[in-house]
Amino acid sequence: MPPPLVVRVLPDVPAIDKTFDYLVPESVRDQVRVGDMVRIALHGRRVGGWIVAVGVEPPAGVVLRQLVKRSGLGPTADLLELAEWAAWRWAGRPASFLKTASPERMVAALPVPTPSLRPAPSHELLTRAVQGPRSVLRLPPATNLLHVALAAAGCGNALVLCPSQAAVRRVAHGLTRAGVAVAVYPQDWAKGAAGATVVGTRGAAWAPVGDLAAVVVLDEHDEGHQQEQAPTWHARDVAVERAARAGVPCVLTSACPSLEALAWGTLLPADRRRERAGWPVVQVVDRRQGDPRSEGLYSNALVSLLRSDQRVLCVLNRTGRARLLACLACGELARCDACAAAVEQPEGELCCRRCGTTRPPICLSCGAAQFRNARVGVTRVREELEALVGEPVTELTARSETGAPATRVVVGTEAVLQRIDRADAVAFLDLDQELLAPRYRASEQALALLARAARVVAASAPAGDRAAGRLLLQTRSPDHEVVQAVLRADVSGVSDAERARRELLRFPPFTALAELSGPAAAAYVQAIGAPEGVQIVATGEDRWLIRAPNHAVLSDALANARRPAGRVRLEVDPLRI
DNA sequence: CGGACAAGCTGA
DNA sequence: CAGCTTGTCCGG
Repeated sequence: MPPPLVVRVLPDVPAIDKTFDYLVPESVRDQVRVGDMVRIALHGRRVGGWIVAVGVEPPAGVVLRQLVKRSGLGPTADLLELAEWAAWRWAGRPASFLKTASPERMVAALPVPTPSLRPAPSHELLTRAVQGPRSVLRLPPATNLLHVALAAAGCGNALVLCPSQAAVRRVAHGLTRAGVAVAVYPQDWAKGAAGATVVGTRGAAWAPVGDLAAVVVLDEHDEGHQQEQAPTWHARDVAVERAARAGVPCVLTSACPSLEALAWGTLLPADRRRERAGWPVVQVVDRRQGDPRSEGLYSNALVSLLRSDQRVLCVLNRTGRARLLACLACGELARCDACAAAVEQPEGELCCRRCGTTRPPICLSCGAAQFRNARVGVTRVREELEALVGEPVTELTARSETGAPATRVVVGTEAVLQRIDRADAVAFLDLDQELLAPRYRASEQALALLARAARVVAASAPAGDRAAGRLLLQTRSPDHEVVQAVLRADVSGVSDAERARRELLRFPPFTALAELSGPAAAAYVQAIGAPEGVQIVATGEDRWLIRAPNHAVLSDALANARRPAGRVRLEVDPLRI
């Protein structure tokens, strides 16, 4: 009789970051593999888990229990190792990544792989890109990214990461039509694991792919690739690491590559003519000019655009009616009497967004009861636009319910650009708010927003006729490098200026950052101490910024500190600093 | 996470 | 000192 087989299991319980050993029942002795999903009895309850090692020597003195059962297939061994790495890199738990790498419903066995065509790259630039090993394809917004996915599928089974579900559908559909065997993640987990080109949003970075041949990240700069909740992992960084470990080429595409991408790979720009043609016509309205109409939100240029028959999206990144009120009599800004923050006026009462206190609309300094809108939000703008164009205007923000708006003119926060995928023109009512936002990535984020708008207007333009769509930018900074970049259809100036700034101010990619917040953050800061090269600065109440020369130093510092009891939010690579 | 168990508080 | 809450530890 053979000696009993022992497996090491990582439980699928978020708070348990520890493995446990179990005896394998004789009936499944020949079936257990690393990565398999199992059920275990742990401390009086039954939980799921992943086999992380088979045939281990259990520590002396512990009485082993048997596995309750082998549930099905799970992540492959290489993904287990990748999860280990990601847990270090973003200070998370391997289990959270393994969950993303696991099927939604149990898979007993892999299907037979579907035969797939291998399309030839449609363009010489794409041929070079997929030869890799590390390519950053700079393609203007109007580019159909399906061609990149097709070129990757030409290498064999590819992994294609998209920034949105809409892009996943488009790419999967296009690949299927070209005869490529496609698995959409996570629904087609088993098909991809057996061998197919896998397409999905960021979670697909964790998809098992049989015979992986290439990795592609579309719109690498898009913030949709980063997980919002901790661990705040980035699909681009996971994809890059995965491709390197697998020894396959990795291609990142973007109309406005991030400095992270440029620091990682070889830039392959589209040729000048294509780049020029792939950005729309841009009209810059200088709001510093003498014309009083230019000083407000509604310049003459905007009004004539709105009064044309074109479908226009107006973007203003401020929700609500009035975000800043000033007393009509004395000019004093309306503040909260409890916490002194600026108050808003959603309906009648003045309301503080910070502490929630409400009070009647009376000026605290002179007692007058009338206020002027010093900074209007989209709700108010919608009313004003309706008056201006004499027809209904829809307001669209991240909070509004879905459904295509029926009106020709739509106003909203940047959510309009996510929700509506085509328009004749996009007008940025106050671009300065994006350009000058107090965040270290403001320039890149503003450029990304303009690139998204450019794609929206390109979608409605007939092929090759970019003059059909346009962007209107109202700004007091017409010489800003971001404005100049879209005007000239050349974003390299933004990268250069931004690289110099970031290096000077010690921001990523020249350093690595993490933000620590929450009641127990101070205790965590204590635990981290002061490792070589690591600098910790308080940035607010229970808020700290950790800066290290690189990610290795940062992640080691976080890994070596014992996590205190209590609530801590740890955001590695924060975007909104 | 959630059960076990120990230490601390309350009231007769 | 029973009966309860609160905290800390640990799971194979």
